[in-house]
Amino acid sequence: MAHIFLIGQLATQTEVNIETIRYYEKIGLLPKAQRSAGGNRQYSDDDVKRLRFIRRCRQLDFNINEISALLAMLDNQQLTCNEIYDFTQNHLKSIAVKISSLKKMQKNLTTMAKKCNRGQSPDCAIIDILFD
Amino acid sequence: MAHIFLIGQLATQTEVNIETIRYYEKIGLLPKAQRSAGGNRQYSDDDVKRLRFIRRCRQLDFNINEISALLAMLDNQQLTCNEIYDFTQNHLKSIAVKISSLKKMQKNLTTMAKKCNRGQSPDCAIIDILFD
DNA sequence: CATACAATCTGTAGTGACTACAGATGCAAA
DNA sequence: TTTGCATCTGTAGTCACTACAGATTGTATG
Repeated sequence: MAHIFLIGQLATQTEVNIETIRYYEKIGLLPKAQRSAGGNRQYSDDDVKRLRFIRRCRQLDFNINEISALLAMLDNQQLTCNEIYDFTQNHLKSIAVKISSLKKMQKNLTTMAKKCNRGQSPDCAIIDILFD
Repeated sequence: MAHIFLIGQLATQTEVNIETIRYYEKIGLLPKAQRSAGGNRQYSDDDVKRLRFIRRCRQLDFNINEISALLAMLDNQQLTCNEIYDFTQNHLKSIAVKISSLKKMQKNLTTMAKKCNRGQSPDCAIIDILFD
């Protein structure tokens, strides 16, 4: 009793939009879909699972290459729990780097804004700092 | 005694690379440069200041449109300290949004990684969570 | 003055991860 | 049958650059 979904239904089920699904197929992240007699793409429950996996990885900021590598390892069953752990630890490091970079900006901007007197004049401490 | 710089010197002075300088000119963020008889771009101290301003804004994660707007206001002297303050406050909000989104990812990933037993088996709690 | 070599020039294409069309079909209900 | 939504392909646009290729300019040395 395998369900067959059209692309729109897959999009709804996974919350990935249609253009993105076709894009993923194009770049090889998703396998080429089965087609109806008329040429419409047809998807199975497995496709739903795979695409959900992809979407969750994207939400965790894994890039397409990383997800691609993960899926390949999964498909070949060439992966151990240990490797996945390292994978996520590395990713956590890169997230930490991004956060600290944004925090630095936040700190700098906040410091600058504190020097601003919020007046009606065109003289502004913020601009002065940016111009040096 | 105005100095005249070639693009390579401007690049060195501002730590913005040559291709980027030409790109900024192309999109109108920098005005069209003066040219030597042979066609090489020539820059002044003012250009150095302006480009440094741009670079600092980029480092603070302002996008090109925002910087463009800032520079236009500056050029027309149509800005008040108050407006600049609002500008930076808005920007601070968007940085805060990015940080909180990354922190959410960090939290989720960390929670997932804690469930991982780091074994040699292909069963992995992280993968299970991602697949649901 | 010739030549070698670095610096610069223009223009185009590639990056990542999509998004947004246009114009042509597919398919299902009234 | 016709209406009309869903889907199709293919291309171009987004953002902020980066990376060439192939031509020209400018400068230091013999």
